[in-house]
Amino acid sequence: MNAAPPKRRSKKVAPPAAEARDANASSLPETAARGRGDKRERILAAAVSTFAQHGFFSTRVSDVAKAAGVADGTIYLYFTSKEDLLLSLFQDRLDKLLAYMKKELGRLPDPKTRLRAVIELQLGLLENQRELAEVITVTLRQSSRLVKENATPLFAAYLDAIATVIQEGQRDGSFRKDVSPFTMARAMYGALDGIALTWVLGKADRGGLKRAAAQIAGVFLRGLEVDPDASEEPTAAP
Amino acid sequence: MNAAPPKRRSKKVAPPAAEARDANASSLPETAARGRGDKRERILAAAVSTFAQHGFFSTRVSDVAKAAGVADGTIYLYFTSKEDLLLSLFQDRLDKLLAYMKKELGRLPDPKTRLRAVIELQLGLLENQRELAEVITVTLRQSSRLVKENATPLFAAYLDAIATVIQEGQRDGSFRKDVSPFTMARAMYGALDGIALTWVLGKADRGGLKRAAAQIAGVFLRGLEVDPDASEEPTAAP
DNA sequence: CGCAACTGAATGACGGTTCATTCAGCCCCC
DNA sequence: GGGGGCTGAATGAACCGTCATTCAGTTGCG
Repeated sequence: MNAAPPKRRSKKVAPPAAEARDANASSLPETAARGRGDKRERILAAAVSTFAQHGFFSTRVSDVAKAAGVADGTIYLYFTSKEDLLLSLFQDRLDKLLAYMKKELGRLPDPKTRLRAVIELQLGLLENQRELAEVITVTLRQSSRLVKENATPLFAAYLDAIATVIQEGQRDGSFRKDVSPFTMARAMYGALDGIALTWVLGKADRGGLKRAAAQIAGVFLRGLEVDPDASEEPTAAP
Repeated sequence: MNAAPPKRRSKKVAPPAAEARDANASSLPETAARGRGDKRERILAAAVSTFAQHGFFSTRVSDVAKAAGVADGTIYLYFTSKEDLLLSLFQDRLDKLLAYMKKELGRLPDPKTRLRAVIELQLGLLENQRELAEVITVTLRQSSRLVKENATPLFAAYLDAIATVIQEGQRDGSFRKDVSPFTMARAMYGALDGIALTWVLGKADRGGLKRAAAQIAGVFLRGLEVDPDASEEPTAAP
């Protein structure tokens, strides 16, 4: 056990105040205060990139510091530990992603269109924020129990957003009703993630990724269609 | 460069001779050599379990040693390093899995049946050898470049086996031809893996997993059906 | 000045790897 | 057949490099 006294997880964009009592929760300075305040953000940005490149464990705190252009110690002014850095990264980015996603989906009234949008969004995530995507999936799988526990709900929220799209499609008759929206959401995420994994591992150019996503969307959408004539799903009946 | 230092070269049956794992990936030593020779296997077994439970980095070599019931140093008689242990694990298990899979699939002449079998096999892998499955995906995502490079081909072989099933289905007209077998193979793997991820992360009982897999099989199989009326390539038209 | 932000060398723990030592089995000569 | 000597697998405590984290100091703004 590495004696890691469960301190409070730092939050906010609070100015250097180590512990980060998330006391004054009044406003979100956002990207404001460039002059000084962008230090936290710089560190986070450096962290996504470095973690994605080398993995959490192989990344030295000093690597992140260097990439962010700050001193090692500075990181500890904003985050209580390396683990906290990862967790904060997670929280920060997923919050933003989710907000964006919900806003975007709100504009599309048709479930099928939305599902395609989800796939494209996910594709965009993989392409443009591949680093974040990598950190997310990797982290969820192998980091400490603490991280896993804190990160899971955030990730789940993302999946739920996808599930909601499917659920609505089922309600209005766009999609077959004999599958669980949550299951399908996870499967879709996994499928796209699987493609990305191969992409990350080796060859596969961007074009390939895009084409792959289109094919997957095609298969999923057809697979989800309501089948008017077919009897019922052979959903395995033990 | 921590290339395996050319240690001694004792041939023997399989007695300790550190030696980096090398290619003799043909014969299946089986569970033979019981008396003494099961030490390597004991270590490997302990490693899967321990790595899966704590992840590669958080696992101490001494943990594996303890789980295997051997001394720390003994591990270095069979493997050149912790990393080599992981790699050997990979090779050993994937070889066996692949062999088994090919044999099983050979018995089923119908592509659709085979595809279902693949899903079930994968499901079985996740259920009964979840530890192995966890190690595989986690490893592929975050370990060192060295491991990644060596492990990737093995994993690719597994995916290719799946792809072959789809490909054959396309040839004999069971599946639509406008999707890449490889892409679909990866997507299928990913989908099932995504389900497993959720399962690992939290709730979801076994029954749930089985049901989920059945639903996914249903959606994929329908999604892959040849669409008699549909034109040809709805696969995104640039 | 005085305080806050920041720095980066020093610290200490942790854990992979090594290697001197043990000892069970085997060989061979008497 | 027996025991002295040899072999090498197995052991596990110690070694040593590698970081995460700390903190005494520096900087610079008010």
